[in-house]
Amino acid sequence: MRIGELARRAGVTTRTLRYYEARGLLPARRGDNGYRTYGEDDLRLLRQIRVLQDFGFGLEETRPFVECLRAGHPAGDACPASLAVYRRKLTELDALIGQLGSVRAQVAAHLAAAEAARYEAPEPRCQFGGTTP
Amino acid sequence: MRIGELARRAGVTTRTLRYYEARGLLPARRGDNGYRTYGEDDLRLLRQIRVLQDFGFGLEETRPFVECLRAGHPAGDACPASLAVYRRKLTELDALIGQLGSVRAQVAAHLAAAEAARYEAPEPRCQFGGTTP
DNA sequence: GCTTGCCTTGACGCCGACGTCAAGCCGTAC
DNA sequence: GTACGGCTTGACGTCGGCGTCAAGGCAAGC
Repeated sequence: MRIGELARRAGVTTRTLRYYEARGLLPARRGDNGYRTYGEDDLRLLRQIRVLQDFGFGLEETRPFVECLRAGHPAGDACPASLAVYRRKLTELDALIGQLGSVRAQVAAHLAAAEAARYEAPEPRCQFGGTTP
Repeated sequence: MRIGELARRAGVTTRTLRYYEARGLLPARRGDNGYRTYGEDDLRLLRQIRVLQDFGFGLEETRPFVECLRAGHPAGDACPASLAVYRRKLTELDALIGQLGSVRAQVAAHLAAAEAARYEAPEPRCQFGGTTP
């Protein structure tokens, strides 16, 4: 399988595959003509990468999963290093969600206060930026 | 007040102030020697920008607030355009928090499944990437 | 031989909010 | 005079994950 077919089957671009190879994440064998050659297992590795990417994992964070698969394990998360990434990611997600929730609350409070101020002192009102709500 | 003093009082760098000016967000008057000159009101504008930046607002999203203050209003969110930004941001935050929560649940499920698999078939275990948990 | 399509490498572009360096001017203290 | 700190503009670097040319090689059909 050459790069174009793998890209189509995985739903990525050839540029993406070359990029992964440049990062050492998905190296390819080469045919006599210099063309990259991939196998079915490369498609599985690629799918693993894509799933994690869709979760928001950075490319480097997918590496343990890929190496785990390449080591012959049926799942990319069968290795301790992968589980460690999962756990770290959960911690990061919790922190991020907490921060965003805090920001959301503060923005909502600012909005409510600003609306209340406009209600209590309705005129003269600022006309800048659109019609009054 | 020159750029260095304003930067110190606002807790930003001079580079940041020059950047804001280049974006047309915080223009400065100039003295005879070409030095930028700022007033106390510029400090207030700058503080408004920083609060919103800390909330994760993009620079362009702070513009309505700044122009509202510059129009003479006591608060940057006294204008409809600012309130619109608040509301849009709340929507974005809700969407983002929802997505992150979904991702968090999926990662947690993957982790639990992987741990269960290791428990049910404890050997031979993959040794790659560290000690077993 | 010529087109067509797929492949190769190399290199620059993008987004945002600046950081960092370079070369040189302004003003004050010594 | 000269040393120093603060100021000026200009321009390139950062981070991630690619997109988008450009110039050219390889294989197949007509």
